[in-house]
Amino acid sequence: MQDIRKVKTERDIQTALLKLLREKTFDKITIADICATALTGRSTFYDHYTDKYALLEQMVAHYTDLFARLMHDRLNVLMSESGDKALIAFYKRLQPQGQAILTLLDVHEENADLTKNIKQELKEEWTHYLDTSDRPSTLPRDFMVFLGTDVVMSFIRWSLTHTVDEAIAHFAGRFRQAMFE
Amino acid sequence: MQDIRKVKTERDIQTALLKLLREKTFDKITIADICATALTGRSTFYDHYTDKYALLEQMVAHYTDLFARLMHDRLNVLMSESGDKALIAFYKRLQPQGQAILTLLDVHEENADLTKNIKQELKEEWTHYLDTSDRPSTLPRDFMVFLGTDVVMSFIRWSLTHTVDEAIAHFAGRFRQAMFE
DNA sequence: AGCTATTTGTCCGGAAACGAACACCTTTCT
DNA sequence: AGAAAGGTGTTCGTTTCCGGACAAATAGCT
Repeated sequence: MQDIRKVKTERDIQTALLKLLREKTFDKITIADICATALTGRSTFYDHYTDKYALLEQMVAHYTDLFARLMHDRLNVLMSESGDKALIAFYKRLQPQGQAILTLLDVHEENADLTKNIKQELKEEWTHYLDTSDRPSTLPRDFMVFLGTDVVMSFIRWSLTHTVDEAIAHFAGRFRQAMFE
Repeated sequence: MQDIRKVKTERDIQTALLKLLREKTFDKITIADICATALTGRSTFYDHYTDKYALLEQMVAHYTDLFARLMHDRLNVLMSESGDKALIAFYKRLQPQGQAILTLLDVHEENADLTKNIKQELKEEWTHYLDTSDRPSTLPRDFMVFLGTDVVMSFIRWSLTHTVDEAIAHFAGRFRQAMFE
């Protein structure tokens, strides 16, 4: 059995960092800042993380993993012809973490770049999808991968700041189809 | 110097109770419930409060006191002829605590009844105001006290669930004037 | 460049929170 | 009514977190 305090302090520290990231940039944030808003002692921070970069890296890794798992779970459905509802379901799953993801998407550090990570996941997925698809396109494959990931990225950002309705989901489906015509 | 943990734990426990009060009634809430949502050990609860009633009583007492102080601070301005802006300022001060106050207004326990407490404060204030006012009314004083407190109570609830704009504040002023005609 | 203030990372003794176990009481089921 | 389940309140040994102090590194100032 594991002590709740560990869970709680890490949650508090992570929440604190996210809050601070909405106020200032990562490099302007000090450990003392984090601990003050997390209501934890500064020495406690070092009991859990080696430095603020390690903290950020762990968080970005966590959300990268979350996104990847969520995407792979539903991928077959998402890429199908009638994937409108699946797309909505996908965003529903992302929604609760939405605020955290959105703030982290704007942070770009050496080993902690959620945008970069998600794009990488999307790129691999598009590549694999195009390679196995039985619907060839006249456009260069690399171009379609490039465009596809950026468009999906755009959809994600929009969906998390606003909400996904039927119309948006339907348009996403239409767009995917349009890429093969 | 005092340990942050005390502050933090009590904050977490109180926030947890408020959250639970939005889901179920006070009597259905167990200590274990509170500790589970507060992420604290059950024994820790008893380090701070003798039982859940003591917790609620302390919280109600706190918000009663907050309201009373806020009211007395601005009373002279609030009761003046041009108190529209003062009224808005008053609600601005109440706003941050709004969610907590609103949930506690619906809880009615023996020694923990925020609605009752605030009404008492308002009653005393109206009584004192009417006794010292140089503008006599033909209506019975007790009736005016009764009506006045209920109307203010209504304004408070409405303002905290919605927002106070110029129109509402102005209407409140008009109403106060109407009571003397 | 030199001086000061701030931040970082580490250490430690003491305080607070922890889980687990306990007896006791109330509620629910049968 | 009697058994089972769940909530209360208390205790205690252990773990985690805390504040404070520290040297070293970094940033900001003049």
